[in-house]
Amino acid sequence: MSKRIEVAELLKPEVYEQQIDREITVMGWVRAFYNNRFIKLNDGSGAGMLQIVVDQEQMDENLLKRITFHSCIKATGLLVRSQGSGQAIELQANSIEILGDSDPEQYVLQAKAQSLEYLREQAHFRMRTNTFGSVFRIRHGVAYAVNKYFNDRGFYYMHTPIITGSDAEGAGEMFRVTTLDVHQPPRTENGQVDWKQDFFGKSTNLTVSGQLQGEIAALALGKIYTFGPTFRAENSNTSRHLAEFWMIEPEVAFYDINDNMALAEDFCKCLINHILDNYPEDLAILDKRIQEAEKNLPKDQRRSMGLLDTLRFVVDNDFERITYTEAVHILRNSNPYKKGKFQFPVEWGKDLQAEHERYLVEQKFQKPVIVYNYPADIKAFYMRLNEASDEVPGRTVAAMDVLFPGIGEVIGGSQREERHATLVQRMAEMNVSEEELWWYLDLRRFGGCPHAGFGLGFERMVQFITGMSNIRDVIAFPRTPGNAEF
RNA sequence: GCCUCCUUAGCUCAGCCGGUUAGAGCGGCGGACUGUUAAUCCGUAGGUCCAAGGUUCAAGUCCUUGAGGGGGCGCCA
Repeated sequence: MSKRIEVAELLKPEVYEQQIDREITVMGWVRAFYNNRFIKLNDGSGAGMLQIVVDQEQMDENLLKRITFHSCIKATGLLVRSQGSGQAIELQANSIEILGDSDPEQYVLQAKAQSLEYLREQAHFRMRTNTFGSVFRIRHGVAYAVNKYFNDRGFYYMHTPIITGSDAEGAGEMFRVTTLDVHQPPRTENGQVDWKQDFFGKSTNLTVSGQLQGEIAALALGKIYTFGPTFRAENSNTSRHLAEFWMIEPEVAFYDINDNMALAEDFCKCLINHILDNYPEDLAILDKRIQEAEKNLPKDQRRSMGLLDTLRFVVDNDFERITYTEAVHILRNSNPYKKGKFQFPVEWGKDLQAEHERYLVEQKFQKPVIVYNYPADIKAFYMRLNEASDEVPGRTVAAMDVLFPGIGEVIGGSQREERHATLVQRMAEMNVSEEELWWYLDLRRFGGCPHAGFGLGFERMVQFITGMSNIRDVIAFPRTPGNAEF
């Protein structure tokens, strides 16, 4: 197997120029077999295909019949310049070996466009398609860029726990982790389940956020980030939610809300730039797919820009930054508001709804928007309380949301409340247990400092970059309410 | 959790106001084809109309319930 050359490598001019007229071996999956003569081979190393030319008369007829859609083959032969116009080079096969048959009468994928919904049910095969191959190569690229971005800027990667003992994080419903017998759990005297007898001696859950532990690290190592799986047991049935997703959470000491916003914007742009620079072929495949899908849509539902233009636009323009109070003002003076087009009310103190965010991002500013300084009553206990101001009708916290076209909230973050007394008061207001978060409060008692951070939904970013409309199509094995197949 | 739409051949869908033997394209299979690029051409097979119950002389079509899926909303990332 060691003699094998990867297709992506071979398709580079500087590589194939060295290999012309030499014998090489490739392995991969057959994407097409035309005219009993031309095989299109892809081995997943990139989006590109190698054309393999077969001499019908020199090949066993039974072998040729086994060269079917997505069968896996090994081909050895001479690399030559292609006579056809669609490719620069091709392999003249001397020998072909079938590594894995694929009976077309039984195989569920076909050499034609199949719906994303159907492919989702065939998740064990869908990565072999152009679209999903590109999506998952880009997903890798984004993950790499995340680590590179932070490493290059002196951030340390922290691994925060997957199993957590606190349920005070307030980010949503949690999945319970237990080794107790669900049919016969031990009970206390008053009939409650006795969690003291559980594995950890207490009730535990899968994490909904690494932020609180991230703050511990930031108050020691200065600049840190987490990047790991996150679990939310919300019964969310949308194209933007998963029960298991990956989240990136930087946390930085000595940052205020403005530093936080600047970091968020720069980070988003760097991720997108990395993909624009390194995955042009995969982006082109996805761009083409979107354009073809949109041909079937009425004109008013089509995107105004192609995928590549959208990405470049985000990278080339500053994100709009507006306070929540300004957002409410803009919305109240907007046409849809005046015409009664909004379903939900717009008034100071109420959270912005998806329709309002969409208006700001897609109509008013037509680029990513950061909304900050939200009312304190609709945000989490750990967000830093702002000084009162005459221009603002109520208490606000230094929270921010980064809103992207098409997918809405990509980032939520805040400057954290570092003042012990204020935090204790906020926790009391919001019924958060001081006892359980004793260590979190300790951070404010001993060597505390101003700090800030945010959470970025990894799949949402991949969704934006790939242009996939359903988040289930940017994670290999999506977990959603009622579905944990594969 | 709420609203809404969908479920007919391997896939994507059509099937009118309930009426005889349920259609198409693609895919599969058989054949032709030595420069194809989602190849092309000829031929051919393929159906428990999601499930259960109901209305009716008659149900793919109407009603009820259930299952699976899509879209939207809420919750959020």
